[in-house]
Amino acid sequence: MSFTQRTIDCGAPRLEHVNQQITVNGWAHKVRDLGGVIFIDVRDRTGLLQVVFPENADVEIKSETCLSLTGTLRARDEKNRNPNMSTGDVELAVESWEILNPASVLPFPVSDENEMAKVNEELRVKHRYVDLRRPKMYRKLAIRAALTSKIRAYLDARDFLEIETPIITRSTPEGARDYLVPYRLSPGKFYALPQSPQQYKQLLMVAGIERYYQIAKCFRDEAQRSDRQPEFTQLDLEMSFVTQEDILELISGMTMSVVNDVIDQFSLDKEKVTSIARLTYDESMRIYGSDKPDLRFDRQLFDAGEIVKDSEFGVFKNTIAAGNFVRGIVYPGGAELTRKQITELEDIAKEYGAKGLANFAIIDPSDEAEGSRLTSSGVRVKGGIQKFLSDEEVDQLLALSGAGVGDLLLFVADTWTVSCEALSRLRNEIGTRCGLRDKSKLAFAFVLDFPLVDWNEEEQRWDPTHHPFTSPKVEDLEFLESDPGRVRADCYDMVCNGVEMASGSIRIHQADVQSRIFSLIGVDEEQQKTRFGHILEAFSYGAPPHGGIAPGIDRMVMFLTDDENIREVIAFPKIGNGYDPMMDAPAEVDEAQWKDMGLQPMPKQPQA
RNA sequence: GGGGGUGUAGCUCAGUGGUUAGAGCGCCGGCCUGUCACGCCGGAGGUCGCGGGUUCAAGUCCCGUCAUCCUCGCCA
Repeated sequence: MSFTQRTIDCGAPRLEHVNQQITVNGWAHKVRDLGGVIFIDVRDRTGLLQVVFPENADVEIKSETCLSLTGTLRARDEKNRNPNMSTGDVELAVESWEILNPASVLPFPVSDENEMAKVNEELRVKHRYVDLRRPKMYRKLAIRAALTSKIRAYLDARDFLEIETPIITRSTPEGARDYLVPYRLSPGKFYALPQSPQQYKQLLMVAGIERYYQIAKCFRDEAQRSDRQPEFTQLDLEMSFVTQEDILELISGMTMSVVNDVIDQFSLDKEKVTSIARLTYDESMRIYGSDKPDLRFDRQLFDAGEIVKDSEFGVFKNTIAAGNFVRGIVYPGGAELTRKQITELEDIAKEYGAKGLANFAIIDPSDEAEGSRLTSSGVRVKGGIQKFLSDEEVDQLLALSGAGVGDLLLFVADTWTVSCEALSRLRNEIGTRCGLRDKSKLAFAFVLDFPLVDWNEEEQRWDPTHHPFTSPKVEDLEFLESDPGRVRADCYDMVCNGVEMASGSIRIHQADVQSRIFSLIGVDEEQQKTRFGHILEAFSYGAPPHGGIAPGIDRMVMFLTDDENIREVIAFPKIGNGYDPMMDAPAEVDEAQWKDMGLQPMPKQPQA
């Protein structure tokens, strides 16, 4: 079947096209039938155009019907122009039309953005092909496509090779649970889908590629979150003969270039990124309590240990005596908070392991409120723990924290880790409640010098912070056996607005260092051979020094589209526990198929 | 695996244990020649997620279960 093809896009016609004979193809966005005259807003991916049918025309067109319309473009009368449409000065006087395919009644109101914002997400994903017709969704996909296109152009111009690596490969001992693919020819054997192309990219460096990248799908069978999908996309990148500095400079230049280009191209309401801050892991934990601080606002933590180590307040004194920490943060304007609101903050702190949330407020000296007192230096403190603090302690805490009249000081007395986690969450909460985040800002930062290993309390062993091939800092190598927790790695994250965007490291290329790391993390020689034999052998044939990084593409798009849900920037996402309601996947397969694979589905065992 | 929210018409949502479960939008029918959230009149449409229970009576209360969203754990 042939049809009349478009001569112009729906979004294009202007007054200058008036009197031209044109044909548009698209969908009936809105139908307005006034009886004698029928208007339809016809939509294609470029925009909307109002078309008018001839008087008393016999038309039966429902929303989202696919159409081809031919006629003469004419100017609208002055009073009939629609300033809200880019094509609002003109309209198409239809002379002939074809219904290319009528649409059934729709599962949700596609043409009404206000309603669509509330529609159940499962339904949208189930009928994604309709959901994606919305201009808003098209724009997200376009922003994503522009981003990856610009990334490719940037890297291609710098002599990188884009190389594909296998999707069915072998299970390697990495962090997350693998998706497995049964191997038909040898029952009991499985391929695994890659959690990332980590080993392949290092092997490409051994192969002398020197500069590799790939916009790569990664697969991890782990619990879902609003910013995680079972399959997601990374810009995977690796370089040889480089230092950490080379990689940071490349990725910094690339990020600013491509992000700023996209901001321009789509006229996004975002400030250009002109620099990427750098701070060490230790600094980040000290100042913000997090390795992914939201630098859109500057509120910092303070360490009150020195001031309160001999305090009358037993909790503080005992915490310091036990070698732990008393740290805090100022809630600007928090003196006004009700008891209930403070309890909410305390609940957040408790959720992250704090035993409580000590606090006191600073109010106007002349306000003789109940539960307040005036210190000798003329500061009026109120509520919480004020009665346990000496005048001198109050003065010092104010000087240290920078708190003033109207503010609330919050303290967590606990281990370093708990104080970091609780206070960084409170910092984010303060940012939200006080409206401290500037929506137009993209606050990128590199966090450097991560520790090489973490102590795993549960398993009673050292685990790699990044992965087992991450290079320790040369100057810390001497502590590898004596004080592993002190060893820093050539390992770096890029964060943006409080979210981890990319993670990378310089890799180990010397066999002796690699073997010391394996000993440290409890991988014996037998395991080295069976689990890492292929890559260790590869490294024995003259592996170059190399390193890389892997920014998350989905998350980068989320920042540009202002989405908080990763599904919004993926054409066909999964919901729930990895379910795809559109394809109804995963699904059962024929008995013949699993028998062919040498598999036998087992009934779900009741949990003991 | 844990915690919290949600589940009622195609969609978004109301709905004191008590008559025949409602509204807006959408849909169907009629009217309508300048609309652009078109308007007016009429109509159809319900496994109140599912399964038990309490009660004279359950959308409403209780127990269980499923789905989904958020979240903690998890995600080197």
